[in-house]
Amino acid sequence: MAAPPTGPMVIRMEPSFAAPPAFAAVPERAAALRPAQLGQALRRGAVPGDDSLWSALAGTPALSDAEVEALAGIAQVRHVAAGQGVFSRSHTASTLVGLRSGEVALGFRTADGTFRTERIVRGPAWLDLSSAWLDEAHAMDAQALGSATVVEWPREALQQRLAKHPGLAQRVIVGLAREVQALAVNTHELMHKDAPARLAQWLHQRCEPLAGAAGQAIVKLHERKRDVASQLAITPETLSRLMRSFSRQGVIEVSGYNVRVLDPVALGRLAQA
Amino acid sequence: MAAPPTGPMVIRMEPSFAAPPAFAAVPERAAALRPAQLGQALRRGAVPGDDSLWSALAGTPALSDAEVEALAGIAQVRHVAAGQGVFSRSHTASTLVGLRSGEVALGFRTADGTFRTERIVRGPAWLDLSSAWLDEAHAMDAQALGSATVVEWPREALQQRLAKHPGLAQRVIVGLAREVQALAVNTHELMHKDAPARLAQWLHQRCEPLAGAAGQAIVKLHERKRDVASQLAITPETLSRLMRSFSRQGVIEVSGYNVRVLDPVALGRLAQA
DNA sequence: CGCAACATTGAGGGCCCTCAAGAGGTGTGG
DNA sequence: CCACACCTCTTGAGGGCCCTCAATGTTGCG
Repeated sequence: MAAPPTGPMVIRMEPSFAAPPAFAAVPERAAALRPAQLGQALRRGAVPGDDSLWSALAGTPALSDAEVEALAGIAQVRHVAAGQGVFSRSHTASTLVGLRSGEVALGFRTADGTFRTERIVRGPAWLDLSSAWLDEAHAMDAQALGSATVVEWPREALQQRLAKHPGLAQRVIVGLAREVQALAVNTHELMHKDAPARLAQWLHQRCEPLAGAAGQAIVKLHERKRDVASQLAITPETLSRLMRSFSRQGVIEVSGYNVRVLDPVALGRLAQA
Repeated sequence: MAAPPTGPMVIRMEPSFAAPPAFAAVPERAAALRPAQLGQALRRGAVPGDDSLWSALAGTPALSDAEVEALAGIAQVRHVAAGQGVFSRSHTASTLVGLRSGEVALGFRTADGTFRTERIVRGPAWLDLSSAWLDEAHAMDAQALGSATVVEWPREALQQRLAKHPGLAQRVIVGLAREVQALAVNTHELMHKDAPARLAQWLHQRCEPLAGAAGQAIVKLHERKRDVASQLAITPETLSRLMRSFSRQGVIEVSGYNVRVLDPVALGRLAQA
């Protein structure tokens, strides 16, 4: 069924409707964050791959052996089960937090227990590189979507290591600078782009070129559509309507959690306004 | 005239209507940025107060003499006339840019020559602490509102100095971390707060306690109201209507560019939603 | 005084949210 | 195996928020 539906009648998804990803096993009403457990399951020591975060996030040159050693000596690795909290904005940040593997939602736990996702992070990536330097609470709540492996570096100890290894300080600076730029772009788009443009931009950014159809691309949604909507600061209903609107225009073709981009150029134009 | 107007009739400002600040002398259609001039008017050398930026922005402990020396050796001071561009987002950032004194608008110069202000910075403060680390173009355009003094540190040279003075690297890190936190808060408010809440928050943040009237406070607008609106991502018309709405509720009292906050607690409540 | 820029106010409308209903899928217990 | 609960996604109806456009009043300046 290549043609997008055109009428207002009930739309029936094709039989190959993709099953919802694993997040279905993580209901939103997952157990609330229990801070007392945060410190458990800690273990210390050099772990292979400890430098992947720093290399992946702060540029191409690999860390020197001495730098790896300095980091490994103070790294604390934590495994977080699906649905569990990683950190809470009600607790003072004393460590830099990285995500080695897994998916974590950054957002805000509301009074009624639900979680408002603002951003979803897939490892390896930083989760909170900034709060610890200010002796403030974490800026957001973080909740694991699937099983996740988290690495933390105590700020006090890291600060001493940075003094001896300027290359590491440089990585921290570059990582923070990247974050500033990303947030600035985000702010700009929220201020000046409407919902269709933000969605088009979001889709355009995660286009993966599709072999076999020149110019076309595919976007796989690794999260619930309501979480996509949440990241774009729109409601799930609006997201659904926009997807249908783009489909009617022949720009994309939606099939469950797969979005096929038929006309990337038009999608780019939609992202402009 | 203490009571706010209540009817829909034409409102007449009291005679003591404050004259618009100096920005009136800087028309929005000021001369476009001429990049060739950016490098002019540079001079080098140690300048008294060079460390004020670093001290003001990155914490209480004053810089050591050695640190001041390291910074002064590479600092480039520039004086920018009112209405002139400070940097442009079409040029690669090679320096960290600080504002020692004056006011600078950060935003985007649009195709039609107008300037969309997203943030207004009053020195001493950083103007762009992040772009140079990524070898990217500046994230925004910057335009001086009044006469401004700008200090720049070339990234290459600074990076070498940071390696020898870990305390300076720490300052850069803290400065960037502050910026990340501020931007995160900003993003959150844009996503989840409506226009009245954002305005209330904005006013609440810049309350200056008012002697003589316990609990009350005053907010002086140092910029055109249209620039205030721009920072809040609303139109000047909406800002005007909201000001009147708050006045009708008895929360504030507007007199030209002076806003008197009659009920800070209520203003805080308005900022919550 | 005429002109330019800013602020204010009103009328109208578009965008997007809220609320509600229904379809389809999955896991669970009888 | 089926009923049931529960979740997600979709679609429609209605409405509120805020933008756009236009007109008016005020202030400062040549």
